[in-house]
Amino acid sequence: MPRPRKRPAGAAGPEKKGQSGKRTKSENLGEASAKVENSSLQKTSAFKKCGRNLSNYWLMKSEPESRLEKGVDVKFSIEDLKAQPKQTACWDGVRNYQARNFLRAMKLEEEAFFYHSNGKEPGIVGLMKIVKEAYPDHTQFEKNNPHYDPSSQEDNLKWSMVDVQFVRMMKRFISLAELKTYHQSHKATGGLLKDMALFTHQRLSIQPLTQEEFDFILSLEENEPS
DNA sequence: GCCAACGTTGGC
DNA sequence: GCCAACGTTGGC
Repeated sequence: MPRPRKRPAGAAGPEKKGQSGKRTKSENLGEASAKVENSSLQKTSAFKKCGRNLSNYWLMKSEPESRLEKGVDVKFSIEDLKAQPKQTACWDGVRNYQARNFLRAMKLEEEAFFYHSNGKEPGIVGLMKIVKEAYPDHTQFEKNNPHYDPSSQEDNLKWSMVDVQFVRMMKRFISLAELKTYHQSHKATGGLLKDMALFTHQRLSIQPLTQEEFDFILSLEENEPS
């Protein structure tokens, strides 16, 4: 699998082909196991507050630098999103069950941080919002796509994607290093980022944030870079 | 169902 | 490019 990040970190793009990513491949497990994973996830403290009736916030990873996966470039940066028609793209290529389940939980107008991963400067670069809820990821059927999944059947689709629209750039880049500093001190003090999924579920390309985590990160925009 | 081998993610 | 972390695969 690839990794997409819009891939999951990676991503692909929207109408085009490529993109995305997000990781991929996986599949293997069936839905049953996906459900198990999901439920165990929700029991962890990091995900506790993401109850279904609350408004949720998200962090979605994508790779801003070119990288070939099966000969296809999986790069998808926030600049690439801005360049799309209506600044909207489909987030295809996610091939990890936990990440997929979060995609399926996304609701219209919910906001997500756009995170640049696997590059020189990992961190949060902007904000986007969900403009189309989960629907089948077409790349699972495309034989030449790096995220092609021959085990997905038309009558029982494995992979989903959502459409996202650019909202704005962060007022300043919020680096992974800075977030990590807060995460570590908050673990000791019981601060707001102590359970942030970026650190507690490090490889998850689509992750939920609590309102408190989201607001705290937004408040960092007003500070001097640390 | 266990678990070793293997593959991927993604920071550094 | 290295490699730690962790998810997946597949034999048994």
